[in-house]
Amino acid sequence: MEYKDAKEKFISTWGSLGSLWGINKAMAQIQALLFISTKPLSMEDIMEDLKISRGNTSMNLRQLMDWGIVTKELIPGERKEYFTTEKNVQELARTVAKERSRREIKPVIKILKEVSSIKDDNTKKTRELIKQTKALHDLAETADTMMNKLVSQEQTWITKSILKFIK
Amino acid sequence: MEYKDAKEKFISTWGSLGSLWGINKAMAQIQALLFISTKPLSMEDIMEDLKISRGNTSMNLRQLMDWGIVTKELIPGERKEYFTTEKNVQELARTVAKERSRREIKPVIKILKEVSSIKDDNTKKTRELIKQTKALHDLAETADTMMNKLVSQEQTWITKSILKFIK
DNA sequence: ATAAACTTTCAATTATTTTTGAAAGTTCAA
DNA sequence: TTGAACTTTCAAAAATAATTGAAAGTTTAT
Repeated sequence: MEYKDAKEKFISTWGSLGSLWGINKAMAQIQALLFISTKPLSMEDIMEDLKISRGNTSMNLRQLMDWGIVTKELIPGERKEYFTTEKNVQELARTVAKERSRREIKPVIKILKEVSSIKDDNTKKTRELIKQTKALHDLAETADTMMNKLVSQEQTWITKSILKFIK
Repeated sequence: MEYKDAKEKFISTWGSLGSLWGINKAMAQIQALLFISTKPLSMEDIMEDLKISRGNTSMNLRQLMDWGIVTKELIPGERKEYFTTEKNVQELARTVAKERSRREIKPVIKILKEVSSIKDDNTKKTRELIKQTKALHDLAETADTMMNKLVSQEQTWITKSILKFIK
């Protein structure tokens, strides 16, 4: 496999993976492209490489910046804006995990809390609803806490050694 | 909040969450409905409760069975088929984690492996592609292994105590 | 073998999401 | 200021995904 094929394969795989965890194809592809680029890219560069429109590029770049995984790079003397993504995978994982937690997991936990806190009227179905949503709530909370601890920078020696051990 | 509202809130939240992690709304809602039901439900029951068509119900039930989180329950003397979902959240999490690993994560890991294994022609861009996809590969593998270990039934005393400690 | 009871399939429709492209907006050098 | 260089916005179009419903398929009791 040559560079060009490998690059295309990586970008398209990353793209379809993206749609699977909540961001759209173009957004994931832009990130992928930046991730393997040796230098910052302009909107023009990105549009051309991925063959997507200017509007699409602009909107998705903004979203990537909202996620905090792409930043503007101002090149002295250049009018155009250039973009780069976080190159360190650990840091990338950290950011993505935090954002997903904030955007998706935490709100769900909140709703599970609400639902599982309704007044128990002692009917069988209310009991079941409370019991099951409470169980989901606890699971979601544990998973969320764990993910954040494992990925966070302020790891204690304990989580660090766990990480080493477990893999 | 009364039972009816709580139930609706739970089902619709679970539904929209579903589309976010790769299964469609109806599928997630059916699972949610079964999850809080006190007894097995027939296709008729589900269609009526969620106001979805027979075809839709049938197809999504089959998918849930493919995932291994819903099973047919044959009630003696009854012609109709009845359905239940796994009620234990731990077991549910285990199944979902295994399926996601198999369907999504493993294939991506394989492609990352391929891409990161292209011949190094000593150009800067090939070097970067290899370096970055290799880093992603390692991260994905660690995450996959870890998830499966944490969730698996055959936990060693180590992962068990880690779990206790970390939450 | 038949027919009632039930489930599955799938082409067509409907709903949702993504993408485009051109107009409007911004910034900056002269 | 003006206008060239660039970015953003957003209504419309295109692409994709989900849903319907009725016909075809299956199972079972008689």
